[in-house]
Amino acid sequence: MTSRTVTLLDVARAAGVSKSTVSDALQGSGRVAEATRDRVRAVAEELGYRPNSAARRLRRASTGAVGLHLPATATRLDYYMNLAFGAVERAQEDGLDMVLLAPSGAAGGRIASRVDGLLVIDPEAGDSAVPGLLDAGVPVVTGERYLGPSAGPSAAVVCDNAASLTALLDHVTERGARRPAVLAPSGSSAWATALRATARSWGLAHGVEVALRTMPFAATPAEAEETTRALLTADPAVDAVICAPDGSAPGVLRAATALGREVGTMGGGGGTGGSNGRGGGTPPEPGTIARPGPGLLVAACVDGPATRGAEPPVTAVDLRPAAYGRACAELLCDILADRAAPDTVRRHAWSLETRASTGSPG
Amino acid sequence: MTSRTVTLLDVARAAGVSKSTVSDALQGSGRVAEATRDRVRAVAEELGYRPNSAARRLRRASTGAVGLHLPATATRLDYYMNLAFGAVERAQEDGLDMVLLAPSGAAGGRIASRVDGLLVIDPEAGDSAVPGLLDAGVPVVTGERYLGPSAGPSAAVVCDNAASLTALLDHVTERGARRPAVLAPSGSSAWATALRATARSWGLAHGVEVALRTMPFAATPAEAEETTRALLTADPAVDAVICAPDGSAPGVLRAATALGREVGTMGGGGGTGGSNGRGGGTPPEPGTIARPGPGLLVAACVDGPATRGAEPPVTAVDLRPAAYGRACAELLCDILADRAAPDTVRRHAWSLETRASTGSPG
DNA sequence: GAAGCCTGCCGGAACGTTCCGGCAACGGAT
DNA sequence: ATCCGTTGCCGGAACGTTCCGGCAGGCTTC
Repeated sequence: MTSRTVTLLDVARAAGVSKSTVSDALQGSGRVAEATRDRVRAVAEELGYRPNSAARRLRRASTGAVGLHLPATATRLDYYMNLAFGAVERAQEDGLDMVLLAPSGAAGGRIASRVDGLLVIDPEAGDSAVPGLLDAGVPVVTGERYLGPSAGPSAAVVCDNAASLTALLDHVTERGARRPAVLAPSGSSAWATALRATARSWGLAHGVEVALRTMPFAATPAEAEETTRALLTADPAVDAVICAPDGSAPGVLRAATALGREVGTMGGGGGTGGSNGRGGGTPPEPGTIARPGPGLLVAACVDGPATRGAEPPVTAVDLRPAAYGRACAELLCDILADRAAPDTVRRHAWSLETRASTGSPG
Repeated sequence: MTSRTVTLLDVARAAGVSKSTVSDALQGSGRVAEATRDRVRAVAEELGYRPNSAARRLRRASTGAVGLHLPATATRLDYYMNLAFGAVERAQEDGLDMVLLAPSGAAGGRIASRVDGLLVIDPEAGDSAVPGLLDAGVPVVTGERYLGPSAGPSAAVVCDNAASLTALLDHVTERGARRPAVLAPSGSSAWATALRATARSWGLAHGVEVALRTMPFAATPAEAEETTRALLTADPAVDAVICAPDGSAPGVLRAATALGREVGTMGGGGGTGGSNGRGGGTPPEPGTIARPGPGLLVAACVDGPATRGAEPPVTAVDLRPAAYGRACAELLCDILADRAAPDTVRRHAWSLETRASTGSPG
C-alpha cells in the first residue's frame, strides 16, 4: 500500500529543505528559523514520520534504554512489581525504555552494549549477577547499597532502615511492650544487615533485650509461623513481634493465635506494662492453648496487601515501592543527562502505618 | 586506559582479514573456511569484541527487543511478576531484550520503532492502551484472547478457563458440595468472561443452581471478605465457595470463620450431602457465631502464596504463571523467526492443586 | 586443456540519523 | 563602501554493521 517507512529525507524533500535542517528543526537543537521549524514539524506530522531509534542510537552512541535487575530470590514479592512500574514510568518520561534483566544475569558482559545505564535493586552480596552489572561500564544506580566486595562507589537511593526499625520499636514500646522481638531477614543485603544491626543497637541503647531471630529474605507465611511459634514458646515474655520479610505477617498472626495470644493489646495474663518488668512474667504452662494468654503486639517492616488485609490489620512501615522505583529511575536519568554526579546518593522516605495489630486505630 | 570500544574493523585488522569476513565468521552466515572462522573467533574473544547492537539493528532493520504489556489494574499481583520473568528468560534465549511497557501506554504510536514484537498479557477490553498495541505494526502475541473491538486475529496463548473452573466445580461436588458459589471477576478480560459463562453453563448442565457474584479483577482480601459475608448471609445454603481473583482467598476464609462455618469439611449443622438436598437446609439463626455452623469448602481459581499459605491451605488451580510467560515469549520468538504463523494459537496447561480447604490431604 | 563450477574471501554500498564546518546573505558599526 | 558578526541553512562525513556482487584460484568434467 503506502510506501514503507518515512525517513528524515522524505520529510526534507516534502518540506523543501535539507535533512540536516529537518533534524535540527525536530529536536530543538541548532539554529533554525521559527517559521521553518513549524513547517517542518507540520510536514513530519502529516507524513507520519517516526525517527528510527536504531539509527539515532548508533549515531548518538547511546541505546535509549536502561536495564533493571531485581533480586533473584524475591521475584514473588509484589513489592518489586510496584517498584518496577514506578521505575518504568519515570524512565519513560525521559524517553528511556526499561529492559527487564533475567535474574540469572546470563547476559553478563554484553549488557553494556544494550543499555545506557542500570538499575540494581536490593543487591545481595551473594548474587553472582551483581558484580558483573556494577562494572559493566555504564552508570549504575543501586536501590540500597551493595555491601559485597569490589564495591566501587556507585550512585544509590537508600532508605533509612535503621530509622524505620527504630520507629517500629519505639512505637511498640510506647504501646506498652517491654520485651520486643525482631524477626530479621537473613542474607547480606543492606536492608537485612541494617535491620539486624539496629535490633541489637536499639536494645543496647534502651537497656532492653531484644529477641532476634532470622528468617529467609523471601519467607513464606508457613516459615514465619514456625519461627514465631518457636520464639514465643521458648520465650513467652516476648510481648511484641516485629517481622521483616514481606508477606510473613500472616504467619506471625497465625502462630500468635494458635498460642492463645491476643494480638493488638497488651492486656491478659501478664498485666499491663509496669508491673511486668523484663525477664519476669510467668509463662503460661504448655498445653493451655484455649485459655487466652497475654496480649501481643505485631508489626511488620514492609507494608503490602498481606499486612493491610490481615486480621487484624498489621502496623507496618510503608516503603512506598512505586515511589522508590521512581526515585531510582529518576536518579539514573539525572546521571545520564548530567544533571547529577555518578556517585550521588539520595534518600527515600518511608512512613509508619499504625494499625490495629499494635492497638492503634485502624 | 584502553582504547574505548573495539569494533569489527579492529578484529579484522588483528586477524588479517576483511571486516566482511569477520562479520561472516562470527555469526555463522556466509561461506568461510573453518580455520579462518576459528581464528577470527579467537581474536574477537581476545580483544573483547562486543557487537554494537544499535548498528546491527539499524542494518538488519530489527530492534532486538520485544515489549511486554501487563494489565494496568493488576500490577500488584505477583502472578504477573512470575509471568514476566518466565517471559524474560525465554526471550533471552533468542537474544531478545524484554522491555517493560508502562501500563498507561503513553508511548503509543512510536512503540513499533523500538520493538520487533509485543506481548500483551490478559488484555482487558477497557484498556485504552491495548488497541494501539495490537496494530502497532509488529507481531503481537496475547496472553489470553482480546475480546475488544477491532479484534484482528492475532497470535495467542490461551488457557482453557472453562475447563479449569469446571474441574473446580466437579471437585467440590465430588467432595459433597450441593450448592456451590462462584466469586467471579468483573471486567471484560477473556478470563473473567469465560469464568462467568462457565459458572452459568455448568449449573445448567448439572441441574444445580450456582450462586454467582462478581468482584474486581484485583480484589483486596477485605473486598472478598465483605462479598463472601454478604453471600453466605443471604444464601446460607451455599456449601462451597470458589473465588477467582488472585489473593482473595484469605478474605473468603475470614468471612467463613466469622460466620462460624468450618472450612474444609461438609459436616456440621446441615448433614453430609444426600439428606441436604439443594434449596433446603435450615440457616443458622443470626448471632450464633460461636456455635460451629455447617461446613464450607473453599477453592480458588488462581494459585499463589495466598492460597498455599492460608489456614487451611486452599485448593486452587495452578496457572503456572512462569511457564505461561515463557510460552507466550516462545510463541513470539517463533513468529519472529518464522517458525510459526503470525496467527498461531497455543494452549497452556494448568493443574489442580487439591488441599485441605476442600477436605483433601494437604 | 578449455570451460565451467564451487569455495573462500574481499570491497563497497547501504541503513537513518546527528553533528560539524562552511557558506551565503544580511545588518549594523566603522 | 568595507568589514565583521550573526543568522539560517546546507553538504558531507561519520556511527558499526550486514549483505550483495565480484574475483581469484583450484577443482571437476568432457
